[in-house]
Amino acid sequence: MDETDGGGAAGRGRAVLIEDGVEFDGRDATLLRAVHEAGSVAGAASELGRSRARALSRIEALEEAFGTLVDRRRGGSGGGGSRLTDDGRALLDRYDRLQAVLAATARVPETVLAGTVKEVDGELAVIDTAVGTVRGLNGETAVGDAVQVRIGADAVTIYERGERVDPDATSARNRLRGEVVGVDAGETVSTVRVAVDGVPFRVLITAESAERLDLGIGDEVAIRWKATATRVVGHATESDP
Amino acid sequence: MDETDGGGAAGRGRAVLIEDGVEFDGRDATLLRAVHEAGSVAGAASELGRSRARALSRIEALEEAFGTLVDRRRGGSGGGGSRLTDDGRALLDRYDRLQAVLAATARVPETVLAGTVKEVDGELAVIDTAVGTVRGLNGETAVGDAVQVRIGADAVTIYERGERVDPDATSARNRLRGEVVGVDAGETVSTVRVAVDGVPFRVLITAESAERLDLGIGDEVAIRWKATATRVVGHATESDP
DNA sequence: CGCGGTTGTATCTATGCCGATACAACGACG
DNA sequence: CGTCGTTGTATCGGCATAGATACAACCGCG
Repeated sequence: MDETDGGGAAGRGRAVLIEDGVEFDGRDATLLRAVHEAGSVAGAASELGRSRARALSRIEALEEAFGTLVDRRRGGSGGGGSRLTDDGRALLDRYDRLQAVLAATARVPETVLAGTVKEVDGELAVIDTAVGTVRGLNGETAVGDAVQVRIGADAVTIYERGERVDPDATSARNRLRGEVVGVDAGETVSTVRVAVDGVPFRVLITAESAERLDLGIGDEVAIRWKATATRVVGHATESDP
Repeated sequence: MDETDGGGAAGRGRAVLIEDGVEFDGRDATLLRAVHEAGSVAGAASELGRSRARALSRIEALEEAFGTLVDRRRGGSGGGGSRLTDDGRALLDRYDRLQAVLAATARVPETVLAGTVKEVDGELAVIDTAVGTVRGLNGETAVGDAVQVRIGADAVTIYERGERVDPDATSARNRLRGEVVGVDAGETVSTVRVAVDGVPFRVLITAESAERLDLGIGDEVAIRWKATATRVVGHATESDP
């Protein structure tokens, strides 16, 4: 249910912000969040079950690279305390955005095509696959290489045959015709499986699109996706056996 | 040049495959790749400057969770050797795909809107922002929360006013009108900055679309993006100061 | 003026991971 | 039948990180 595809293992993404070689990761994010909630580094450390001295030195190390993140003051009412600076909040917000997007990306089902590079034009590559030639963004592959073409299910649009194509369609898009072989209706999004020459494509559509298209198994449909949402990844095993 | 946006620090994503609590990360991927290239675990370890015994025990630990990954045999011509199994190659391929997609995602410029949650319907949320109400995928936020709305520049489509909208448009899309305030032409993709009520949106378009639209600063355009490509992320600082 | 809880700072210790090393088992090949 | 380079397996030591502890400095407040 929580699985993304037939890959078996669960795939995840972890966000990292890097500045001057210092990495701001999830552990740092929870630390800053705890400081914000507790109002002090000491309180945050004890809340997290971490060493206060370590937490403090970690914050100092981060600040050396990212600038002032925590406004710390000692003495005064309550003995002092610490609050996030505007920069600290901004950094934390940015981390949260990145982490949210990466987590969402890692969850997206994918369809994978095996192919060979036919042509490379800058970042764009043309790949020969079982369903014809497709275009995608290249990643360090050269003409003739055996590659895998990765298409995110959220980038694919499904439409019924005869339907007019949108005006911003460019030659950099991929189009194929196929047959619906499965519909997994969800609350807000549905996963549709479309077979193209026997190759199953996963397509993510919104509930509204699902209602509009009213897809059923056996329906003939066309699918379309942007080349920029297609990644060409070199095969792990190219050379000698 | 390599920067993604005004966030300052470089954002990255690291892929991880998880099974039974065991994490397959980039270090493991390079190990498997080296084993494939060297034809032996010993050769791979020395190539990477890592301990052979550690590499071996790491592979065993991985195999306990992911299944047989490396076909190891001792004795024989050359003293033996190791090769990746089909499962091993498949796992490595999957890791490479995920890493490629996450890296690409982390590079995408973003536009961020501050807003408050107006309505939540399942996974979809309606947010009040400076440019009006927008829809996006919710992530653990509730009505009334102060949130940040994150829109990936690659998900935004730009089109000239009066142009017909595509047929798969649903009410789950967001539309706005604005003015072009900057064009950063690239080789295969260009980054366009569109101001909507003074709020700058970053839009990524292909070179072909750039040519077709022939955008110049001051042009009045409309932008559109799918709600499913919009993430609603809770603000770090909601509660007391 | 002392109290209290926090920030600074230094140091010791535990822990876990990794490299290094050593040695046995293995089996095709000359 | 010995050689050779590999896979198994066990153990030791180093190193980096984090927790634990201790103590000084700070300062609003009662």
